Amino acid sequence: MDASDTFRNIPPDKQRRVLEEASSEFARHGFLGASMNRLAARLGIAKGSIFKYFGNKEGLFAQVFTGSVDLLSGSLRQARDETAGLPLAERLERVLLVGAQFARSHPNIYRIYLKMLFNEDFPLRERLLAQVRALSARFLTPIIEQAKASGELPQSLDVPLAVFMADAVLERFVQLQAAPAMDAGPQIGPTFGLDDPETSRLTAARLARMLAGGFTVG
Amino acid sequence: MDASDTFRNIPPDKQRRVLEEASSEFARHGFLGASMNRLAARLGIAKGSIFKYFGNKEGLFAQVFTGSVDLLSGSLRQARDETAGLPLAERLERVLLVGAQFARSHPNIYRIYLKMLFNEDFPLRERLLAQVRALSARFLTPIIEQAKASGELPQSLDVPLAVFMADAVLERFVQLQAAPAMDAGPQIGPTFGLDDPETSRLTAARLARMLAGGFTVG
DNA sequence: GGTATCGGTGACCACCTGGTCATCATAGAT
DNA sequence: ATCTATGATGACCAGGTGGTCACCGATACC
Repeated sequence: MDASDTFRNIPPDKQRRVLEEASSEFARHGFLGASMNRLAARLGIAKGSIFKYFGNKEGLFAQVFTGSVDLLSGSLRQARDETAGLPLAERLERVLLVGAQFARSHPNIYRIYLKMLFNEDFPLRERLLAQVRALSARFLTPIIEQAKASGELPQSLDVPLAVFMADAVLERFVQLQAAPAMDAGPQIGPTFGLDDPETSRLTAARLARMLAGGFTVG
Repeated sequence: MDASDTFRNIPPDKQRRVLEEASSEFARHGFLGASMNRLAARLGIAKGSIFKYFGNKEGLFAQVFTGSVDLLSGSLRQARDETAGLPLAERLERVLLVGAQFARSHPNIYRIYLKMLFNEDFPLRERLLAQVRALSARFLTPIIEQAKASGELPQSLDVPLAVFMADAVLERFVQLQAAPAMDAGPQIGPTFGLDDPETSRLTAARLARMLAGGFTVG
């Protein structure tokens, strides 16, 4: 019998609990620092069971991360499609909020993503990061290009450079929103609406406007 | 006799070699993953010697990182003071280039910084990150404020928000420049002048202009 | 020559790691 | 009642970890 079959056969409740606790362990300690012994102890099951389910540590990690990218992708697609035709600033604002929302509702996955970003010893790192990076490009590019086509942005605009800049601000904004939950350390400047959805919306709106129009429209 | 005295007494060449190899070890594997055994082997000295010098792993790490922040601080201060009075875009460009330059000439320190960013198990993490974050705020804020005072930027500009945005783009730009050396994985969009100083300058200039004027001046 | 002081050494320690596997408990089929 | 299949277990393994310390060789002082 296949190892993964065993995991699929156990009660769904237990499946969820295992994956949840595992993602928490990886989020807290990274791949290297995560301990299978500690995880088994916290779950109250034998270590051998976990290895029966996933083969090895890497298999468990893959299982934890799989599917999460699709989830984010769905939210972004929805934001892009629902705002088609709206002004650039409003569309960017939506993307900012979707990103922040994802980080807040999947804090463990987001923390793992952040750790993976600059830590080479995660398995599947290149493939997973490529997927996420592709998301940014795939959803920001059409938004910028539509604004260019509609005349809202000049024809001379360098689209890849603009996408790069928007992506930089997006990632940083999301980090900031998720900061308290993930203990990301001290951040620059004042707190731009942490935990407060209303202030978060306002900050996103102002950032989006500033992105579209530059500092001159601050 | 104090442990650190022992280190100060050995030949300077050896001191430098030890610190250099240690920073490489931390850069490659992070704090947790760095191995004192491996380091001793690569240096060709006994493990006991390293512990005599620095007490423990944490002491070694502190010694490696100390002083590097001052170095970056000096370069930034120079950039800020030398460009006083110049247009905003030119000043931002200089800051971008200084950051990229630092990451390129101190790749190990920069890699350690990146790993520390989202990895909670680094010693002294909060203090060190706070120092770096303070640098951004300390040098970007006066630049923006001067542009506001000189009328180049409107009085309505939200300075902290503008600093936040500039910092986001700055950090991302530096990451991109240092990417190949540090194996940061796939990046968004095309390569904006990696390794090529001339293209790097050009990208910095365009990014700075785009920051100051927004997408409309692409 | 004797001795104290220094840097340098590596065997050794307790502890933890990911991973294995013989063994057990149980439930369903015959 | 017996056999089989499946999930669960935890003692056990080899190997690596950060850290220690009794000892060594050399140099300098008396």
